[in-house]
Amino acid sequence: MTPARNHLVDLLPRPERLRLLALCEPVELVPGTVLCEPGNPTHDVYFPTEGFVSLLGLNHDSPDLEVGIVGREGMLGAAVALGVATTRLRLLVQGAGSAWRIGTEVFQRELERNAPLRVCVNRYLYVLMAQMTSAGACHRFHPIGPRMARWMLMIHDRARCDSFQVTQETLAYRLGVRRVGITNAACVLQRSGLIEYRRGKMTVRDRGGLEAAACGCYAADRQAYAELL
Amino acid sequence: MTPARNHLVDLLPRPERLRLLALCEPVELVPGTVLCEPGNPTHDVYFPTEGFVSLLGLNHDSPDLEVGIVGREGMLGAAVALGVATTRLRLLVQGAGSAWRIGTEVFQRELERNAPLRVCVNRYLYVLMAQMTSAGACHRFHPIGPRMARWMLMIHDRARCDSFQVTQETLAYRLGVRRVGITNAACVLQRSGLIEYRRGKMTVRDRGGLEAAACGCYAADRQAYAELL
DNA sequence: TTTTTTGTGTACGGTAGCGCACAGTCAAGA
DNA sequence: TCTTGACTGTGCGCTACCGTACACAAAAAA
Repeated sequence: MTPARNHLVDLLPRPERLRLLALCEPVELVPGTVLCEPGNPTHDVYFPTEGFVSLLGLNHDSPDLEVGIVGREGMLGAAVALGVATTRLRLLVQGAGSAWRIGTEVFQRELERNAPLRVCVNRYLYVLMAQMTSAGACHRFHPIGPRMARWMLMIHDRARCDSFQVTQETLAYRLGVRRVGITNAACVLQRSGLIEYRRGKMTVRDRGGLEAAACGCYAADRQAYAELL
Repeated sequence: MTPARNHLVDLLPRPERLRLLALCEPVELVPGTVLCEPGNPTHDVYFPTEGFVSLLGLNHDSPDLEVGIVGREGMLGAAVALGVATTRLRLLVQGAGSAWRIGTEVFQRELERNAPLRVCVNRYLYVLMAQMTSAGACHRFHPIGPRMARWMLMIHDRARCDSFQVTQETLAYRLGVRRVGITNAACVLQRSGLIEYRRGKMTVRDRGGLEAAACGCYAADRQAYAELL
């Protein structure tokens, strides 16, 4: 297995990369851990190297909704680069893994000195914004099936194998639908041989088929990322 | 009538404000004009002083959806501050008015020298992100009535009087619903005495009542803005 | 004035997803 | 081994919204 790395960090030229990593410490990402609660100050910035974290938009008069997923292709706490040290999202570790952690103030100071890092973080912020807008329309208009396919693909990209732990219940929460809606969609996907699942473990069987089943938002997100990073 | 001004620009200290405005030229915002098409390079950045502009997220497999509204409280082309000179949104002038315009490259150079401007733009970017996430959940979960009330309030904030031109048809487009859905919601709001409308002209009659009828997203957006700017 | 265009009100069947309730099934721990 | 808890499948009535179609009224144009 190749060593765990973060794509954003890898984009930096070697000296800047080493400087940044010297300021970081490795941490474990344990599923179920909340890295940050909405309204609280952001203490740390994370560059995941493995596993993935859900960005949950909380709302008093509607169910919580997943507005983004971050894995080794991105970072947590990008808003710090905008000079805002609080967040409106709950950061919930969803898939086990590891990350580089760096304190907010240290990161901000480094950001001032490290121009390539600035470019990188800014572009990632832009990609994140693009993802959020497309997710908005996606949740509004697309049926559960394609949205579930999209979600599976996003996790598959970030996980390092074809299987991952997730129950229909939690998936329903993320997509803002009933568990029953997921059960139905999952049945269809399984019968078509695209996925397989069994008591909390889902496996991607036919990635190409899943891509065809997913709504266009998946491809759009990939493209936005590819164009900029 | 007080002279038309832009709130972001007003936040700058006097010398920086004057420096920025010296680089800008005043332009008219004519309803129906498209300031930018998705995918195209951003030629100019705008600071509206009057009127308002819709940010439309286009999507090949779903109707277009309004993901934000910008008036004199904000700016168009904030992504330029992230070093990205293209946009994924259509910018459509919706309410007549005026704006300060500045070329993208000039703006970028000024941004490097003008620290208060940088702070301002970054914070606005953050507010915009917060708005987009809340809009996502809003479109997904909230019924048409409260969403329409929210929309009316957002326009009311940005317009300088209680009336504005908008047909049920275009409003339906913005909210991503049928025109009939708007007709029904509008009937209810009118019967309750909150608004009045007649062939393309809508008037806010009871702002407090509208605020009560709107979903929580409106208050949340206001709060995010107030906290940061 | 008459005609045309534009905006609004109403009706009707169709459907995706909702809330709720309950049954079946696998897995882990006692 | 048996029990318990977690996970998945199914059924049923309900509601909000959809697509479509058409009638009517006000404003604008002829």
